[in-house]
Amino acid sequence: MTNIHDIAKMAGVSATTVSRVLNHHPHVNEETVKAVQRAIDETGYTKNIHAVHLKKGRTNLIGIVVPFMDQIYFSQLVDGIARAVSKTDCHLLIIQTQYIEEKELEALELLKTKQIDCLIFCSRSVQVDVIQSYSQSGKMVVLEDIQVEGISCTYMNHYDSFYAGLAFLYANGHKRISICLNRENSTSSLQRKKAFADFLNAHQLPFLDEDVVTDCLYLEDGINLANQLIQSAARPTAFLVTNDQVAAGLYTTLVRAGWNVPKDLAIIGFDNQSISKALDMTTVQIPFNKIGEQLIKQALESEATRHEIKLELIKRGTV
Amino acid sequence: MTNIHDIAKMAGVSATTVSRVLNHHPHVNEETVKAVQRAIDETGYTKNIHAVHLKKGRTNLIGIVVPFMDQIYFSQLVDGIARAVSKTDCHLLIIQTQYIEEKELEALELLKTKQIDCLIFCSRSVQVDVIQSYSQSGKMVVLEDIQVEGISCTYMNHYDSFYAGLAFLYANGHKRISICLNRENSTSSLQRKKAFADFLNAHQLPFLDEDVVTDCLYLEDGINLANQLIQSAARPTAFLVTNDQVAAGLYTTLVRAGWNVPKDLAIIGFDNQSISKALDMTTVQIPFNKIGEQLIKQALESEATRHEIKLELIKRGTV
DNA sequence: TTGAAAGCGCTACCAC
DNA sequence: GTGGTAGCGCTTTCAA
Repeated sequence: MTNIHDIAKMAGVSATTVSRVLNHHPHVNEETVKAVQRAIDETGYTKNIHAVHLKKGRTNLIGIVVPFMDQIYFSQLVDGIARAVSKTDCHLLIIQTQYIEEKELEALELLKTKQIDCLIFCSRSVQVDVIQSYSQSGKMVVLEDIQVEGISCTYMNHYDSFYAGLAFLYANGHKRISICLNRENSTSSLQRKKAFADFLNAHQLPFLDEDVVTDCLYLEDGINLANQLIQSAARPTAFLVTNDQVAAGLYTTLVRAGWNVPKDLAIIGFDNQSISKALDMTTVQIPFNKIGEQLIKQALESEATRHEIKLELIKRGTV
Repeated sequence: MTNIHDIAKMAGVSATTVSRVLNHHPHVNEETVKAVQRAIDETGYTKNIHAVHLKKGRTNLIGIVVPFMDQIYFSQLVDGIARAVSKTDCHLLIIQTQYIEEKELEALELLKTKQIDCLIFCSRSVQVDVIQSYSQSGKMVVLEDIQVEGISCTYMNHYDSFYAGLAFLYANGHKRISICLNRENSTSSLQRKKAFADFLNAHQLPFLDEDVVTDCLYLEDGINLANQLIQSAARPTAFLVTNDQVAAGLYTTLVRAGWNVPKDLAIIGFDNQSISKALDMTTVQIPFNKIGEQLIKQALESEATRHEIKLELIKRGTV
């Protein structure tokens, strides 16, 4: 491989001057620039980025931690982030964890070893204090409402949006509403459960254990849910569902079994994925591009900040 | 920042020895290891990866080029690749291009500057010869059937799977079949069009321009297609569709308009996404995990190889 | 406007 | 089992 010294020799100048040309410094003689350029063209030289990184201590790489990408929620999120990144001079490193803690630690080590300039957590398995223990290792941004010194966060207001969904169902006459969640104790599930409890309280409705279904993530979970529902005697009149995938599984299965939605069961999904549009399903919209922009903005800022993202109920035909 | 020399000094050994401990070399005295370890623990030292990269000339980074990730096809693909990568000691750099050529060139430059050890093209806008001109810059793998010296490829047999879909429709009595594609001249569309032409020829069926619909990618495109279909007089009895998203848009819109699928129109989708399962839709399965494994295997091999992926027709209720 | 030289922090070779 | 030393290729400071 040719290096900067080879170019310097060919152009009859010093490596310093070559470096100046490479980095478009002013005050270099035009003729000199041309000579260097000629040598570069001739050899097809490109500078060794590792040497630059070593010298400067940065990589312009932003790491993002996601559990999977075969789920629309995360892929749309990553897409939004990638769009935002492509407007900067940084690149995106993906650490897909399947929620394995070891993988998340690996990501944190990437930050610590400066292999990435910043790490964005889209979702996590490790405890907050583990993340906190790395807060001095580099810039971190988290997509949830944690209040840790030195760590930026952008978060969706799941409490408000869930409450709004419940209130909308109540306004449409529903007195027994069920909800389903994915990971029972994730930050967003905790918010959603609190919204549910507060809602029931406010309307003096009873809390029934069976009205909170957990581990619903995939479309298949919605199918299972529908089959259970079909066989149960006492059942809710409305369902507020984890996401549109689960809602679609629920909806299509019920309809195929002859149910009428929303008459027999009202459904609200989450994410406003295209499937919800196709099924004319009421859902909650998540502004992924805005979230991506926000996360990248925070990734590049020097101080830590907090930012709330509002979600919007999209009213369609399943309520 | 503490560096290897600081640790060496603290432990009373040389930097070489510290390096040996760091890299788990054998033949280091146990006491020495302990002393070094103590110094490392005390300072919280981690090695500067840039120096390692500079020294070794590698980054263990694999770049992948995708146009978007808000589409299930690509997100499942990236997910499959990410799963495969996570079994290696490499990491994944995503270059999301929106099919902008400039972005693809940026990715190629990343390879040339050794910022990544290998580049995987999942889909491209630039011409093959542009890619070819970078074939000496580093390892490249492409997800399509190109035959370029020094570039590995894994490709799906779109011709065979499309032909099989058409044959299946024909066997079910359909004589006028339409197809829809996305980008008219993409490698896969060209294969699919050829399969269509060959199929028509083999069965002495006429080729009608209006039976090839292009630019169908999103669910919304399927909705539009359905609306056109509803208003047209002479129409096909079966549709072989770009992907399950478009097929879902088509299906749900027709059903809502009172059509019976497959009686009024048979539909075959593509990708076997969960939505096709929910709608009980006949489709073609793409083995994303296998593709991911294969691409990463080729990324890490030294020679260039070719590999074909077979696709499988999943028979359900829309034919 | 240009150049010499000193690192950035690590690994690998060779010597002991 | 251990250490000295010579780079990897670049940028930056200082001096000319």
